[in-house]
Amino acid sequence: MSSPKLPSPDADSPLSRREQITLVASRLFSERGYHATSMRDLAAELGMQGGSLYAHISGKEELLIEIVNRAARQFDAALFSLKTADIAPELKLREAMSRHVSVVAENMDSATVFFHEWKHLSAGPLASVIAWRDGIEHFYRDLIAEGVAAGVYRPELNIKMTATLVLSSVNWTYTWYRPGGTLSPQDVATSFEQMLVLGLGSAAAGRKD
Amino acid sequence: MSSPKLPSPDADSPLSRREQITLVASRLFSERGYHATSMRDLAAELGMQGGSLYAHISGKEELLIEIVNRAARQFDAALFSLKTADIAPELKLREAMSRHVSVVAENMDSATVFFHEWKHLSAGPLASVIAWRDGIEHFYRDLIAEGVAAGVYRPELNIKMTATLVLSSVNWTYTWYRPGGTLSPQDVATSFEQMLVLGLGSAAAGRKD
DNA sequence: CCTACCGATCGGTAGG
DNA sequence: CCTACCGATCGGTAGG
Repeated sequence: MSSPKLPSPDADSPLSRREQITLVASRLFSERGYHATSMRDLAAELGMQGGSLYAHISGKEELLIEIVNRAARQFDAALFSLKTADIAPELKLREAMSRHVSVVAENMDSATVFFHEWKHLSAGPLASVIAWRDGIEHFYRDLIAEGVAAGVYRPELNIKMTATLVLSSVNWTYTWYRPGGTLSPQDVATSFEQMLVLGLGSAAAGRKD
Repeated sequence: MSSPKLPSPDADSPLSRREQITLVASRLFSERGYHATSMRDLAAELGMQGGSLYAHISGKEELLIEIVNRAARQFDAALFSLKTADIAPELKLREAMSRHVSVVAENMDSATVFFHEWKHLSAGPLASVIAWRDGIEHFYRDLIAEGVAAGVYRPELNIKMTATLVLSSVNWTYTWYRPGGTLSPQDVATSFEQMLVLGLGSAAAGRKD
C-alpha cells in the first residue's frame, strides 16, 4: 500500500505512475519548453527526487518521444478512418477538421509539445514525425481532390495550397484555443469550414456564377 | 583598424559585430531553440570565445528580446500604414496578407524565433509581445469589418473568427515556406486570399446566390 | 577579444 | 523511491 505524495486528479482515475509522469511532463514541456524543463522540476511536481524518475523512465528524451508519438497516434486514430468512410465528399472535410481540432483542443499540452518540440528529437524519432507530417498532408490533399472530383469544390483549386490552407487553420488552433471557453472544437471547425467553403466574399461583390 | 576573424557574408555589407551576433543568434535559436543554444555555441559560430560575447551584449535574453522586438517592428512597419491607406477594401486584405507573408518569408529565422520562443521572455518583454499580438489581431478584425461594411464580405461573418482564420493562414507559413522555392510570398498570399474570398466550393454545389 | 575562472545546475548513475 | 554523487556544461565575470 503506497502513499502517493501527489493525489491523482480524481479518486477514481488510477493513473499509473508512468502515466502521471508523462502527463506532468506534457504540461511542463508545453509551458516552459523541453530544454527549459529540468528533470528536477518534473520530479518536484510529482513529489519525488530527481534521480527517482529513472526508476520509471530511461531518460528525458523518452518522455518527449512518448508525448509526440501519442499525439501523432491520436491524430491518426481520429482521421484515418475517414479515408475509406462512406460519407458524402462535402461532409468529409468538415468532419476531418472537426476531429482534427478536437484532438488539439482535448490535448492542448501534448499538441503544443507536438508542434513545438519535435525538432529536438534525435534522428530516428525525428524521421518518423516528418513522415507523419507528410502523411497528414496527403490525407487532406486526397480529401480535397475527392471533393473536386465530385464537383463540390472548384476545379481550378491548387490541391497542395488548399490542403496547406486547411491545415493552417486547424493546426494553428493550438496557439489560441482555450478549452474552458464558449467555443467547442466543433464550433471552431464548423466556422472555419463554412468560411473556407462558402468564402468570405459576398455574392454582390462580383462573384462569377 | 580591426581584423575580423569571420568575414562578413558579402564584402560590401559591413555588418557591425553586434548585428552579426544577432543574426547568427536568430539562426541558432530558430534551429535549436533558445534554451538549447549555448552562448559558447553562438560564440564558436562567430569565431570567438564564449566570454567575449559579453563585450557586445549584456546577456543571453537581450538577444532574444532584440530578435523578437525586431520581428514585431517589421510586422508593424509593413502593416500599420495600411490602416489609413486609401485602398479599396477588397484589395486591402490581399495587400496585408501579402506583406505579412513577406515579412515571414524574408525573415524565416527571426519569424520562427518570434513564434516559438516568445514564451521564454521575462515579464516585461513578454507583456509587450502579448500586447503586440492583440494589436495585430485587431488590425485584421478592422480590415475585415471594413470589408463587410463596404459590402465586399458577407455580413454574416463572425469578425473574430474570420480574423483568426486569416492569421492562421499567414502565420503558419513559418512552418512550411521555403524561401528558395518556386513560390514567392506574393504567390502564397494571393493564393490564400483568393481561396478565402472566393471559397473552395463550386457554384454548382448549391451555393445560395 | 582572450584566459581563467565562478557558482549553479544539468541529465544521469550507484547502491541501497 | 532516497541519498549522495558523477562529469559536463551552463550563463556570466574579472582582469587583462
